[in-house]
Amino acid sequence: MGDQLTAKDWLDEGLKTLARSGFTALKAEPLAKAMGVSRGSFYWHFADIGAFHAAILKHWREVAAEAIIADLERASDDPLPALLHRAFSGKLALEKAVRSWATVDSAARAEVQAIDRRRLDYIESLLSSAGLASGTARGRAQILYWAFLGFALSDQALPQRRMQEVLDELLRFASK
Amino acid sequence: MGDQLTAKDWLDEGLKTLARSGFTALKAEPLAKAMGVSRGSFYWHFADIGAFHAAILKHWREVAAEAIIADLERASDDPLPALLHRAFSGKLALEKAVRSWATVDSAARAEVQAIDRRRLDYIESLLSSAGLASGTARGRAQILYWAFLGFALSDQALPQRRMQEVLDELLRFASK
DNA sequence: AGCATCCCATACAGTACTGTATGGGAATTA
DNA sequence: TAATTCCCATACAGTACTGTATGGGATGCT
Repeated sequence: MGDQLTAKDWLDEGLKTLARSGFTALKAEPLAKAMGVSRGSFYWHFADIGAFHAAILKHWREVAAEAIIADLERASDDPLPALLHRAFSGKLALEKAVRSWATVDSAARAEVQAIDRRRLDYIESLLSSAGLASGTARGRAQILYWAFLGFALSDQALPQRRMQEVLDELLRFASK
Repeated sequence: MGDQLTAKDWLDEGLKTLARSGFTALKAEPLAKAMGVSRGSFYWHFADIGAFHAAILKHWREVAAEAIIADLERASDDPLPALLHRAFSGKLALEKAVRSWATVDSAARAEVQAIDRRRLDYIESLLSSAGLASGTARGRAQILYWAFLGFALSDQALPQRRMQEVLDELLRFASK
C-alpha cells in the first residue's frame, strides 16, 4: 500500500520542489526521477503539464490563505499582533515561488490576485474592528500588506533584534 | 550603418523582452528571430547564454538604482516625496521580472540584493537627515522599502484617488 | 587591388524535455 | 478463477532549444 502513488503524492512533491527550485522545476521528467518512478505515472494521474500546474495552484490556495486565517481566528483573541508575528516569521519560499511564477503564467497570476484580495480584506477588517476610520483602515491595510509582500519577496533575513524593532513600528502604525 | 547589430542592441532587446515576457524568454533563438537575424549574431557577440544573462544584469543595474537616485538628488530639494511619488508611479515590469528571475538564478539574486541594500541605505539617509533618530529611521526605511516592493510586485493598479491616500499615509509615516 | 577583420547565415550534433502508444503486473471485483 | 480496473514501465516521435564549425559577404585598411 505504500508503493503506489496517488495524485496527492505528486502535488506534495510538486509543492516541495516549487519551494526549493522554483516553478521552472515543475516538469514531468525531473519530478518523476525524483520520486523514483517514470513519467508513465505522471501521465496517468494528469492529462498534461497544464493540468498538473492548475492542480498545484489549487492545492496551494487551500494552504496559503484559508488555513492561516482560520487558524488565527480561533487561536487568538487579538489577531493582529499574532498575524504580524506569524506572517513575518514564516518560511516564505513557497510564497516567493508562486509570485515569481505569476509574473510569467496568467493562471498563477489570477490565483495570486485572488489571494491578495482575500488577505487584504481580512487585514482591513481587523483594522476597522480595532477602531480606525474606514478610509485610513483601507490605506494602512494596503501598506501593511505591501510591507509583508516586500519582506516575503526580499530574501534578506533580519537579525532578531532589528526584526523586533520593525514589528513594533508596524504595530504602532497599525493601531494608532 | 543601421543594419549591423552591436552588443548593446542585443541587451536593449533583452531588457525589453525581459520586461514583457519574463526571464524565461531570454533565449538566443527567440530573441534572434525577434530581431530578424540568426543565432550566429548572438554567438558572435556573446560567448554563451550565461554571458548574455550576466551582461543583461549588469545593464539593468546601471538603470535601476544609480540613475534614479542621481536624478532625484539634482531634481528636488525635498527628495523624499519626490522619491515616493516616482517609485509608486513608475512602470515596474522590469523590476518584477528581475526579482522573479532572482528566485531561480543566483547571479540575479546577488544583483537584486546589492540594489536592495543600495536603495535601503539611501532611504535611511533621507529619513535621518529629516530628523528621525537613527533607530527609527532604520526601521521605517525598511518598512517603506518593503511597501514599495510589495506594491511593485503586486500587479493591482490602484485608482488615482486611493493611491493618493496611500501616499499621504506613507509620507506621514515617514516624517513624524 | 589585396588582405584582414567584423558580422552574420547555415548546417550539424547534442540535450532535455513533452505527449502518446502499448503492454504488463498487481489488486479488486464478479 | 476470470475479468476488470488501477498504476506504471518502456519505447517512440516530436519540439525547442544550445553550442560549434564553417563559410561568406561587407567594410575598412594598406
